[in-house]
Amino acid sequence: VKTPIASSPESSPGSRQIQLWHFILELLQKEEYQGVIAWQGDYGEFVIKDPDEVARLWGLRKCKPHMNYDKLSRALRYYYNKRILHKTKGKRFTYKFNFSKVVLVNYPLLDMKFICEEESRENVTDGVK
DNA sequence: ATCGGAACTT
DNA sequence: AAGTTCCGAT
Repeated sequence: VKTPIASSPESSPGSRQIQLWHFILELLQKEEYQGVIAWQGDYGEFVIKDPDEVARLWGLRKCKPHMNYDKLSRALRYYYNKRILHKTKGKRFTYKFNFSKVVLVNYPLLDMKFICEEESRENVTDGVK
């Protein structure tokens, strides 16, 4: 029996493309970026101190050289309905993670990693099986 | 600055 | 599905 462990880089369900909120948490986790983005205020709340730089770094990661905060923030806004993030109104460049919807798990690469709870709105017709 | 529709990409 | 690009409205 063949064990399909070997090659599963970007296409397999387990290891897909980097999500923006993963990337945000990645920066948040590193102290060297505290001048750029950092936790601030309530639990799960963070402020983007240098929007242009965060956008530049995100663009680097996704190979999107024309990335800017206008576009990045649009992506963040899509998280509102997904209940991953929401805006802290009144506070400039400040957002807050919805940890009610975001589950904490251990992860080998990071101290902590957050995975999104499966929405499971998917119709499991299972044409494959 | 922030929001969200719309068309488009992967 | 998860953004990216563009943009008019607030």
